[in-house]
Amino acid sequence: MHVGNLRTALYAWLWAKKNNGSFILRIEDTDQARFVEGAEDMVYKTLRTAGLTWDEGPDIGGEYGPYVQSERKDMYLPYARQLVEMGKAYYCFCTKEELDERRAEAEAKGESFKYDKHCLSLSKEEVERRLAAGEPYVIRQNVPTSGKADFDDAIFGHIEVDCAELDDMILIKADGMPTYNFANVIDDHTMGITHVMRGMEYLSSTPKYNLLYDAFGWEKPVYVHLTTIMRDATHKLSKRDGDATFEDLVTAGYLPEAIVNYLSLVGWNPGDEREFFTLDELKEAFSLEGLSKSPAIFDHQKLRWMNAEYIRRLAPERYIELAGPYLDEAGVGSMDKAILARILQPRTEILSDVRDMVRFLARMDEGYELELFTNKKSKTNPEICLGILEDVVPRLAALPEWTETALHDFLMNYAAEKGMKNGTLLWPVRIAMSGQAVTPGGAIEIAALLGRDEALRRLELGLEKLRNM
RNA sequence: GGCCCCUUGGUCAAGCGGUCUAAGACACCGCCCUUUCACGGCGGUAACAGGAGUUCGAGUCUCCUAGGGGUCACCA
Repeated sequence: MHVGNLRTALYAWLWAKKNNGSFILRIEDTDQARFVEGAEDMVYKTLRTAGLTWDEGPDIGGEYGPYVQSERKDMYLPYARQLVEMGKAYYCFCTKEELDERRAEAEAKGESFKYDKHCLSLSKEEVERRLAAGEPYVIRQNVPTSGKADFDDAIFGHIEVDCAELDDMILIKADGMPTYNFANVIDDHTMGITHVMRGMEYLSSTPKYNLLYDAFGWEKPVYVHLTTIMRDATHKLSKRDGDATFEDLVTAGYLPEAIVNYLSLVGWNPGDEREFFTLDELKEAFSLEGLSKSPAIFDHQKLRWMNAEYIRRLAPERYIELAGPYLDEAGVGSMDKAILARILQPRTEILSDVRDMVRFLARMDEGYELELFTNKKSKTNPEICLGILEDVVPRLAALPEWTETALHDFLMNYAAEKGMKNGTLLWPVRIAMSGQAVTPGGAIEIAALLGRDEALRRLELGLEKLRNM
């Protein structure tokens, strides 16, 4: 699921829950040509993972079912006929091909195409005859040629357009399915929908829906059009262009809670300075007033930061549980979990980072450069490191116990006795054990993690390299 | 192109006529802490798209311009 869709669902869920309402899941699948296998399941999965539970829906039922539009197919035509009777809609026999051709012609001439109401003038008899003959048809809305169509949006206020700008949209397609434009009106009314939150792209077509509500004399829902989530200033986020879906983010190691929290803040703010929210807290804080009118760019960096914050706040046990698969992948699954959690947790921004961070523990690059032993701040260079390791490695080998505490006590005492900076002693030890300049954790943690044999093997190897320089 | 919507730092954004020499967060930079890197702490750079008007007073209201987005389907 696209993160923009998830955010829309989130806001709708929050608003419903905040007002003790029901959050209803309805599958809009009136375009049979665009059916995608598995898409519906992904909707369920994403919503569940995000914690947005629904009160009524295809899988759990409810008193306003069915909740899948294709299963409601037969409900729409009677309403459309009613509209025809009222003169608010009419049968149209123009084929898609003809219209496409005329549209292309108009476009070629630089004109905008609008259906000319050709079939509106067909006599009732002719319509009956062609219908009886089984000729394919659609039903179009008969939009007045003058006057205004309008509606009120909770965020944007009063929106008004000239009816003359509006096209006679198709209500019932040739295959008997309703268009989204029609189905949503019928369903929202018959299913008792009070609030509609949806993307900006519907803002300009909403006045048309209201003409329908008025024709039926139905009460209109509250409309809340949400601004687009952008990738950059001029492009919206889109799956098509490779932008990450919710599922992609989770797979990459973002926590669902962090994604939801971040998403809630893209286009909405609580009015105070809080930015960390559980779903319950969000429910409490959410308001329509906090919704933004301008589009917002999705900031991966901020999401990353927020995810890191969530990870740091995890109980160590939970962290290990979540990072487990990546630790296993890197081949360090059997190492001391408590130490791993301690050194990794504050450094993990997204779970998948873990893999690369610990790889050296499983297998180090033994061909590392001697220059790694040089570090200005620690006052070391290969010569100094050689001297230190020559003396300290045998002593480490002689340690009766190879625990973090024992290692810590020995190394710290050693540095103190020799009057050297901790860094000067620890630098060569860490480099020899890791083969890399930057590691999560320091020499002591790494030594404990590797275990006596491997740690000493690496230290000896380092000594060897230094002796041969 | 017609119509609709939007416009505060690089990003998310607070601000709803005076308390704005404009908050907070991310990012960036610097310092401190430190066993490398992170974490943490402290500090810093950085914005009202432009122009008219209304008003004693405009980031806040109006109009115009510019820029951006959306929409003009038998897609949703």
